[in-house]
Amino acid sequence: MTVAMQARADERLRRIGEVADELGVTTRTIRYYEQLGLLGDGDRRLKGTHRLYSPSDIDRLRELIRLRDLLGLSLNEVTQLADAAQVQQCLHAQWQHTSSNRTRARIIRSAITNVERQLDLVHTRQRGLADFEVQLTEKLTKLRAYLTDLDSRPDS
Amino acid sequence: MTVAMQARADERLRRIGEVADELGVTTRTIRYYEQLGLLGDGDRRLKGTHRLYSPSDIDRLRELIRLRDLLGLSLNEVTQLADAAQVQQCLHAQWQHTSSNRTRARIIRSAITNVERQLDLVHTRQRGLADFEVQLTEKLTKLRAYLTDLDSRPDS
DNA sequence: TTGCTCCTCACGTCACGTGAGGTGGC
DNA sequence: TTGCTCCTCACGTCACGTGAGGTGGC
Repeated sequence: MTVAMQARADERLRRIGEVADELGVTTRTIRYYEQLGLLGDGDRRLKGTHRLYSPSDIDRLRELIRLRDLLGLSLNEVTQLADAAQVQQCLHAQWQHTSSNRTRARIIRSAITNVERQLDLVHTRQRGLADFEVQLTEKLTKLRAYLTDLDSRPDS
Repeated sequence: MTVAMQARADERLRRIGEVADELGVTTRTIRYYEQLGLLGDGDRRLKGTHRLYSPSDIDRLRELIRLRDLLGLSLNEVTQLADAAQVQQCLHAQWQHTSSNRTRARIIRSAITNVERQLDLVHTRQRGLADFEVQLTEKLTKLRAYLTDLDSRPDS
């Protein structure tokens, strides 16, 4: 009960500007993703009224933005790799009543495959960055040595 | 002399398609960068003739693409951070006759600043990827545990 | 009531993608 | 000569940026 209270404690719905600031994007980006259908349901909202985001909506958005930013994927690729909204449902509250165990197992298995692919991409990027880091460090060493060499000589 | 020979051995000029393949981009990208003035001199080439790239041209291009790809910079930011062509000149052949020691030292110092900034950005990215990796790994563990739990229950 | 943030078009921009039609080198 | 890759426009696309003009909540 106390845990449930804590969980509820931040279930407050946030407005688009607050969300955008937290995630480091603009409101335009969030609206664009909704337009592409990446955010599930803007359907329930009445046209003209404010968009409101739950913590799980924000988690979802953060995932999309990380896939785009850190892995450099196109929004099309992001769509392929991001968890379907179903997975969130499966892991949260009322999954017991929505489908069979077999169906849930299938959903979870595909989610696992997706996360494994994401991890592969993360590792590939990490190798790329490590290579780049080595090259930059070597370059820095060379430049510093060269500078020392220059300073030790008389002006030309 | 032998070292010089080895260095010369791959001084062969390459065509745009070959370069594009090696760097994992399209020819369009390379032409676009030239158009923006990121590649120094397309001036010497006669209009309509083939573009040719030296190994140091290719190194320069690889740097630009890494800055864009791995660090997610805009081409404008890339321009700010990429080494000026002068730096290559300074480090290579005939720098002795082009400018004073003082001038060369100034150029090298600014190059060092640039590389240090690049390294900072690399480290920031690495932290971001490490965080992402942790989250993905935790998620994977949860999903697998959940799946085991599901499999151990009778079908609903 | 006064700001503030939100809303919906809608045109602009950045970084290329993608043909269209034609020319040069092994 | 035959392919192949290259060339130059130039319009299209993706992922937003950027106002223009207007409405809703503390």
